[in-house]
Amino acid sequence: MIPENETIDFIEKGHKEFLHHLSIDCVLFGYHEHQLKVLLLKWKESDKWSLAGGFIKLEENLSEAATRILKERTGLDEIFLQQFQTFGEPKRSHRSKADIDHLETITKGSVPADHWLLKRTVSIGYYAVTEYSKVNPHPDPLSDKCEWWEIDSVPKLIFDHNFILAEALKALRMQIYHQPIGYNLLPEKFTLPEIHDLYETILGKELDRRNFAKKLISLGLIKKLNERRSIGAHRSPFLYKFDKRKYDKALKDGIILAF
Amino acid sequence: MIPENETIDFIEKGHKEFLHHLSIDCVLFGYHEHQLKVLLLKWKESDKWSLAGGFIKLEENLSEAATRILKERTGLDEIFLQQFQTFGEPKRSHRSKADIDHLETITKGSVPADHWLLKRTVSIGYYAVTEYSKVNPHPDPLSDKCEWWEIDSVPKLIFDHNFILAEALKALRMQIYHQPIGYNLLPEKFTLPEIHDLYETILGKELDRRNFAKKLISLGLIKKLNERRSIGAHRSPFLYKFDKRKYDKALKDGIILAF
DNA sequence: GCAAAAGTGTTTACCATACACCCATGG
DNA sequence: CCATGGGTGTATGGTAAACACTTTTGC
Repeated sequence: MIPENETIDFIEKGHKEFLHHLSIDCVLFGYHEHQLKVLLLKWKESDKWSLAGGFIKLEENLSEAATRILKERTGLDEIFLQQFQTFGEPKRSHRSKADIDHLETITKGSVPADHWLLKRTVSIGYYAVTEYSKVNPHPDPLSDKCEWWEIDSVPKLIFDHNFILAEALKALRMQIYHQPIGYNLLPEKFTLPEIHDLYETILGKELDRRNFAKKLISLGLIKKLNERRSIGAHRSPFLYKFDKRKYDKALKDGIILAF
Repeated sequence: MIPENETIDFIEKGHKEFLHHLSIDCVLFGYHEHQLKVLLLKWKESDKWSLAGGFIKLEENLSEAATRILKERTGLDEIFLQQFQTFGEPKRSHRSKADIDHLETITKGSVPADHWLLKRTVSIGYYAVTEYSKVNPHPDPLSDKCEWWEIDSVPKLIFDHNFILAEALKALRMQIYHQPIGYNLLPEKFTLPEIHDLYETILGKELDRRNFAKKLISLGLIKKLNERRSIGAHRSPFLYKFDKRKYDKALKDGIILAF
């Protein structure tokens, strides 16, 4: 829980610390057991949910800002963030009377119409994917909950955040066709069923096990080890690991993965 | 030529009309006779060149702003603009002493350090492609020239504009693999050699004529007409036109064009 | 021995690629 | 008739896609 005075400080003094008119929204996807989730925050004393967002410090890089925002929410700082689109409809961040009342309740004071949090805001969208059990969600100063939601049952979000989420998912799925994914998302040694499940979950569709494995192996992205994982009452699958060299090259140069 | 007082108005009063800290840079590619060009502006009383840029009005959409900026430079308003990346290094728009002197020369007055044009600026990048003979280049208030440059001989540009240009070209070439291009770039009826040349020029490489035509036809993107164009001393090529239905569907859903 | 999951190989069909010769036109 | 550019078809190879049976493991 964030201390009350930190919240008030943020509302009252943030205008000196952050760039006006600009924000960053991070769509953090969490992968876990064949489910794709997204990290959402609930506003204090309101039942509105939002993406993990924040502002850019006066002398801060965009990607640094996005990294900092996600770190504040999750504790993680080794996340592969991807800028995907900037959202700037003049009305996108329009605040209702209820939102202003809400801020006034928190600060126990009056909030002027030209308050920095009420200005038109252009938001730069970033997305990232993480193994969600690694994350320790922390609310931000304006929120009292920070939780994972299943991608298919996300509620109505504030502003245009449902749209931003949809665009992020589109961008992520598009990216998967040109760059590998999985490093930092899977354990160092993983099984074919594990990486197969990861791809199926992100793409939201079934992929033929045999063809899938054949492709990753023939591209040289993963290498079979001489070890197996014991998974209880079933045949023990072999372990694989990424060929970091080829993986990084594929990240940089792009590949064609026609799943 | 822009009247002198318009320039001074822009410098002195722009802060009331535009969002601070934000700008738009447009990379306008011009296609003409197997050459790819880009529209650049030269700053007044300086030999620095830049991309076509501008600011966002207080109540204006991002894409409207980009369209307006390009229209001001080119007279065109039916351009297919594509947002591709947002650039926000804190130092990217750093102004040198010479730049400040330059503004002071134009306004014939002193420019305070916190002047709106000197603030840190995050720039939203858009690119577009046009047939360059349709364009009537007009300088902006800070520039005295607006000209096409060949993509391979672009000079050193201000700020990070060379980088923005390189990223725009990468994004354009990537997009060509997923979306068709040519509508509004070619005449309504065009020949196979014409569209073939367009693709070769944009991609910067040779494409087999026969395979190229086969692909566009088999995807149904273009349809052969029962007319030919007379091109002088050679065999008259057939005319084709886009199947707008399929073209738009391909724009929307994406296709795979592995050239 | 049975249920559940993992491992593996072959065939097919399509498509990308490479490649060369003939035709039309105006001068 | 010649120079220039346009039009067209085929053969090949690679690979994505479809598909099913066997093996392992713990209970």
